[in-house]
Amino acid sequence: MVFSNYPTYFWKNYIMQPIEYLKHIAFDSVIFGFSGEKLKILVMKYHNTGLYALPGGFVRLEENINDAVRRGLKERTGLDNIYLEQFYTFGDVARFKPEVMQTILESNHLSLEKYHWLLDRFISVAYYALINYKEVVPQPDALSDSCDWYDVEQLPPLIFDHKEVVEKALQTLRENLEKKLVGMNLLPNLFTMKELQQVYEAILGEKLHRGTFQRKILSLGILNRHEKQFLGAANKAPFLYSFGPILELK
Amino acid sequence: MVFSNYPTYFWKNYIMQPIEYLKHIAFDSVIFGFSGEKLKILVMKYHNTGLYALPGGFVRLEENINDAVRRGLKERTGLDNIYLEQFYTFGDVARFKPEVMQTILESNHLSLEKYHWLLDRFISVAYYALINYKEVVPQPDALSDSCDWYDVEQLPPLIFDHKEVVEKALQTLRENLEKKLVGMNLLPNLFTMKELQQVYEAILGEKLHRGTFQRKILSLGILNRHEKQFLGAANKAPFLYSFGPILELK
DNA sequence: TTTTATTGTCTCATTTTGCGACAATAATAA
DNA sequence: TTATTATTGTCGCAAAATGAGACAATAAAA
Repeated sequence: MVFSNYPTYFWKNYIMQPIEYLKHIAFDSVIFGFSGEKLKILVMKYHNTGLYALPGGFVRLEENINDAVRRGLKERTGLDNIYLEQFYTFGDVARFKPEVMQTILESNHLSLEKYHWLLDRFISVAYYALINYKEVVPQPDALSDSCDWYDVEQLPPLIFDHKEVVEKALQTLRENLEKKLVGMNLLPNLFTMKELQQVYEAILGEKLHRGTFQRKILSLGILNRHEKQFLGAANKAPFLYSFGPILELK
Repeated sequence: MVFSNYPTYFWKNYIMQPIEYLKHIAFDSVIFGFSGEKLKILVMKYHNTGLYALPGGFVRLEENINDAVRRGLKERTGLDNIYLEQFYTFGDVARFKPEVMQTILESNHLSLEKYHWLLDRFISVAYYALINYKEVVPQPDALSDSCDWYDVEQLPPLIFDHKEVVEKALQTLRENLEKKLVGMNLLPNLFTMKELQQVYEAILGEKLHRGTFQRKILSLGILNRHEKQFLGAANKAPFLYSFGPILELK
């Protein structure tokens, strides 16, 4: 979990605003992108600690949790209207390690007394998001050096139970892939059949037969076929597709 | 949401134990049973109010949420080792209606001041459970007149967003039915193929072809076939089955 | 003994899936 | 200009899965 940098006034005036967020409740988001045939997620690195964590935050007193997560995504990615799905709430006592949070606070020269509420137990409502890798320049928050893409197969060690959170996100994404046809949220507006197949292969972790994949996807009737473009490869040019009702691009 | 009747000392000594539960966090459980070819759930009715709600409760300060839910299930059903699955966390601000909670408190002659924390916003982590209808005598809690089975198609009006909670539980159960072969948790140890098919039909809300269903289920290789028993019907006696590795019953 | 309702299983037609083949084609090499 | 090469779109066929009816077996009731 990572602190929101939005209400900075709160960090300075805790005493004046003792209950700006709901206590004991956090959210974490597993933000998936796709690049170079690999599935990636955004991971933040805290100042001076070598600690890595999922992007996340807290819920304001009069804010829907879904809105809090969208607020966090906007801060990290700059995007609105992201495909987002809640997949699990992690509520074990043991998931929270106060000594880790203490390290983070101390590394940022924040008073343990003022921020004592952060050392209490938290439950975390976890979401995954699917975004177009190319549209995003990840933004770190006030406590972090970086917010960067990592291959899901090669993650750095993550704090708390965040490794488990990522695994459950991946598992849910796999289960929802066929059911909700969610793959196209990871691609630009226009994409080739091969790119779409690569997304599916990256998520499922297995190779798919080209002809069968194409037949299955096209039979769903949710892709619009556009004019071919010559993409500079030494072969027949593929069609480009877009997702959903016909979308005119000029 | 319904109060746990377990730590009654707390209700009497709130001032002494001001933070017995995590604030703002509740759980609700949709407890499914199967009887008379219908899918049913447990619903509680509050004293003197005509208000109906799902069984639920709060999480103790050092208690895993999953354990809190199991504690609640034990209180309502007397059963341990129940099949249980978390399916969503409801976190909208608007879901909580303080005036409803106030009505419930007043009807039980509980001080609004002492129990003011119950009038604050709550998020709810929701679970569904599958149990064998015949094994259970539902138990109301301290604030309720009854805890009874209701046909999912004919529920009384429920407080808060509990109607939506039930619908999402049903939707998740349907999605998990084929994936997790969960149907048999609703039946006794020994059951006939017809009973199992009726469970599937009740959950999916549609009729299934008898031969196809039987072939599919048997091909999974997870049922043990036992000796036929003469069940008193005017026809060929069906086999009895049990679920899982071979279980000897005498 | 006959009738009736339900069960277990089978067959057959239809649909879906897995997998290879082949012509089309865009850049590159000759 | 022409041949080569890699990839694409599509087709065909075999195998597997599915939907739906048919029929003998059988336990109780008529």
